[in-house]
Amino acid sequence: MEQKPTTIKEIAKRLNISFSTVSRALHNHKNIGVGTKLRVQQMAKELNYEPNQTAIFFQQRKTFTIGVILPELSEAFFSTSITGIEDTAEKNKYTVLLGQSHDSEEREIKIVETMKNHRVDGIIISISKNTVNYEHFESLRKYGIPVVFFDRIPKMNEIHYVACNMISGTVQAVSYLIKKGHRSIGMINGPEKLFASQERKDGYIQAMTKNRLKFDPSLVVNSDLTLEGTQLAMEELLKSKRKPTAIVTFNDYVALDAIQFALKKKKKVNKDISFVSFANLPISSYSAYPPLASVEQHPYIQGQKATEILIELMNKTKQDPLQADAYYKIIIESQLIPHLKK
Amino acid sequence: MEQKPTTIKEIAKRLNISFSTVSRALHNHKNIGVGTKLRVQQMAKELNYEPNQTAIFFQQRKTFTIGVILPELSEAFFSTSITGIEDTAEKNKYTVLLGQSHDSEEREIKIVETMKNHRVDGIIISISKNTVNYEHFESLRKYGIPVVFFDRIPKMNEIHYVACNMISGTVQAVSYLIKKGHRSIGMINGPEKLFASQERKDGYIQAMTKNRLKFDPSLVVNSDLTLEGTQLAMEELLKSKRKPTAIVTFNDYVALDAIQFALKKKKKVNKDISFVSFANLPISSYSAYPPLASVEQHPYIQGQKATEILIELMNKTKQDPLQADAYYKIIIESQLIPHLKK
DNA sequence: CAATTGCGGTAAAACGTTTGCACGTGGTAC
DNA sequence: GTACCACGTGCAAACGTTTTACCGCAATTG
Repeated sequence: MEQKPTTIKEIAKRLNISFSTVSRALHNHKNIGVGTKLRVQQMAKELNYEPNQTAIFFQQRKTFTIGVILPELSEAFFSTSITGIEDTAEKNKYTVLLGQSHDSEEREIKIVETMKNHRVDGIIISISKNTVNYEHFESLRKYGIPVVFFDRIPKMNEIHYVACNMISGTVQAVSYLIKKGHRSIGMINGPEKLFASQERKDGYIQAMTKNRLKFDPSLVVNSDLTLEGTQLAMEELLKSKRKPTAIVTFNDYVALDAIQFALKKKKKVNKDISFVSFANLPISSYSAYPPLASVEQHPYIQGQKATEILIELMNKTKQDPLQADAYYKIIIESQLIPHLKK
Repeated sequence: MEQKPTTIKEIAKRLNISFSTVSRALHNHKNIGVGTKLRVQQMAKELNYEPNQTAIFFQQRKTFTIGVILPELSEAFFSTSITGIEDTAEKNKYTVLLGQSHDSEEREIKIVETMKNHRVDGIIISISKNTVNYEHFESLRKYGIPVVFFDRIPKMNEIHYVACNMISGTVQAVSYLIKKGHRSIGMINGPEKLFASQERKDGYIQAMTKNRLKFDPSLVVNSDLTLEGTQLAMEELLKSKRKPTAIVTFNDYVALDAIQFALKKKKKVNKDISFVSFANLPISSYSAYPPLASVEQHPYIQGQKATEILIELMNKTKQDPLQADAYYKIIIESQLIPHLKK
């Protein structure tokens, strides 16, 4: 009973008109008489006509699909941002092809390859934390596939991106702690090569010097963001001469891991040692000892913006192929959100 | 400098052979001479040839894309299961098109429509909790697009699905509580029309009767799974004559909401009143007052299985269109995981 | 009245690939 | 010497759509 889908030709045959007329009628082309239009549309409905998108994609050299590559959907930040992407894409009749790199460069490369083959019209990426090589991104440029990076952006020059201004967020976070009386403030930062790590460090230094506190490099340690990495970082901080009374962590997951570690070491969390972190995930509100505050990074908005830019780029490449020397660099302000005491 | 991608014809022209020969050579067709093959492949590499997938999709009436529709990626259960789906899809050269229903029937219908238009080869769905109408699924059947449901499955007859056996999981959960000495055990169930709710209720009843306890219907209440719904449900349970000393909740999110509510009502959690729930999310381990135990529903495996079945179905439709009277109904056993005391 | 314009429509090319079929050339078997 | 086969290759159709070019006819314009 596998009925073949109706085609434009079938409609044409039944109505005894040429199939190009049918095509135009369905697109409300002005040169088609009202009567014909009506008859065509009527017949189309009757036969349950649905345009064959694969044929259209092929013909138009366009798939109305955007590829989204991100490290890990189970991180709330990314699952929220993909919702922003999806919503915006949908509004513009685009569809989302998904790929998770699981923070592996190798997988990231493979996914880029697949998406290129699938002829996505554009790509949005938040890069894996282990990506050191950028050739696969360069290759996209060569193929004229527009790319927008978000949140985790590579250190490349001529790219479009949207990200949060982590400097100001970090300044807020550190200042908040200073205002609470802390003088020795530690930081568990992310992998050094991440742009986001650099920003946090800059913000940290700014906040310290602004408040006339000396910047002690030994108080800023790096974690690879795994549980073990964070534990190592904590160990280092706790061993430090200038015992920190507060710690700024790279994100909420790191914060929670660090807090667990502190508890294990018999520290009184938010008394002996306080925490402030990034991401502002709902998870913290359920936690036993949540960080005092967290910097909101607006994942939904980042996703949304990135998609808007990408769509603009995809339209542009068609019209004016040159004049591609303007690069979007959207910075969204982050914001420290204090957590309510229960 | 927007260089057009190389086509098969271009290669043919340069080598002065017909493009069908090129096509065959690239596919290692046996009728092509070794020399030609080599020359073609050499030239292909040189010109950086990449087959135009859209053309192939069109020609083969196949897109190697599977649509995945689920309620909410920010729920850990789903973000884990999509990883299972993606991994399995990738292994089989398929790509994943994503859609979130956000638990809206309307959106679900729209997404199904979009995916149909995109000519996905098959669809995996976990239905929205508000979906009451199944017409959009029926329409997929009409178009011969295979569908596999997982976890949240509709009450339809001739469908393929994979789900967890929640009955046995619930029996384990309730028995666990009984063994701990509880006699008056409440349940906050999900929306009544969900299959998963029905199973939990069945399991609850089974466990009670097996242990020679009377089943009191007033101890089983429904929540729409929102914070408010859960609070209402809790209120009802706490007001009940037979004050429950333990509560089984629909999932970990409900548990956490219920626990917060209990705390607000000055109940001592896990003393006055204990909780056991479903999903076994990492979130619980960070929580102040986690449920005593949680039933693992194996989201990754469910995603994996669903994808495997779908792939099998997609291959089948091509070969033997009839004999479609066998329906996969895969049941994965769930498992109660006690949470460690810290 | 001749020239232009607008309308309603048709014909055909193009997009890149796969694939059934035919063709030619050797060689082998009878 | 004819018939047949295997091999290597080319031709052309097909997939469904959009779009360019064109055609005939009527109405409008100068």
